[in-house]
Amino acid sequence: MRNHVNHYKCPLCDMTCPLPSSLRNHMRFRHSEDRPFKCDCCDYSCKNLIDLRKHLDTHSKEPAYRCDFENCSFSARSLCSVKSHYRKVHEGDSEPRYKCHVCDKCFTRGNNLTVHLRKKHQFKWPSGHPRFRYKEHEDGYMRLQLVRYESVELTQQLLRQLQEGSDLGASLSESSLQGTILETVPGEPGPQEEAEEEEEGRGHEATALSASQDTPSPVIHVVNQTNAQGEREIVYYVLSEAPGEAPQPLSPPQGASWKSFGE
DNA sequence: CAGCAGGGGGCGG
DNA sequence: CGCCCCCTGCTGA
Repeated sequence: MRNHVNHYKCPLCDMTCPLPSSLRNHMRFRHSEDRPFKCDCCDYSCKNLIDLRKHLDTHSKEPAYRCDFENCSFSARSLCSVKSHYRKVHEGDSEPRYKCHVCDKCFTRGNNLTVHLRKKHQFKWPSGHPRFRYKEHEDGYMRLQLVRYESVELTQQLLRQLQEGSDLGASLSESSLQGTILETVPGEPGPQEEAEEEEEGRGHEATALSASQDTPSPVIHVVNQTNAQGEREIVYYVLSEAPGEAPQPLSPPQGASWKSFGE
């Protein structure tokens, strides 16, 4: 289990990725409105051929995918329906595996856990990341992947370059794009425990979780705060070490190099 | 209302 | 391709 280091950062959002090609992909999908692939049967359009094919399947009367388990006649119009059928019916895989890391409640599907995290625990998406990611832990449960992100200086530098160049490609030189993305927090809680009851009205409380063993480790702060409406709100802050700069222990200059999850 | 699941779309890897 | 999003309908408390 080691940290990923994503060297390429999108100048328009907080996304980072390991390869220039993935960055190009990201730019096309996330920051372009072009939808060159159009459906003949309806006004659907999308950004790549795979998605168009997937969509076309939904127009077909006959289910295009069938379960290949012996004597099983299940079929569906989408591959993922068949796969989930297979897992559930033929592999007896129906125990809820998505576990809330805050209250230990379990869910059968990631998106239902997502709803839970947002409604019950006021989680928010980080900018540039349209969804939560879940990561399988050693106990077999999927939990929210706690991550992220870049230093603010880096983002500002990139935006400057963008203004000057206005040529995206040119500003994406490797040396100018250095970011770190964290993987999950170590010292992961065991199966039970860690549900440490937090009280209402606790103002600010920061729990520092250092990140990894063998790499210079950024620090994640989990802040449980109360917002303007008096609701509790959980925000993750990450201090990432800028290249060449010694990783700092817990005290950000003045919040300058901190990035938050909210929007 | 909460929880769950089917279906279909978005997009990172 | 696989994971996760949203929308939606069903079910049971």
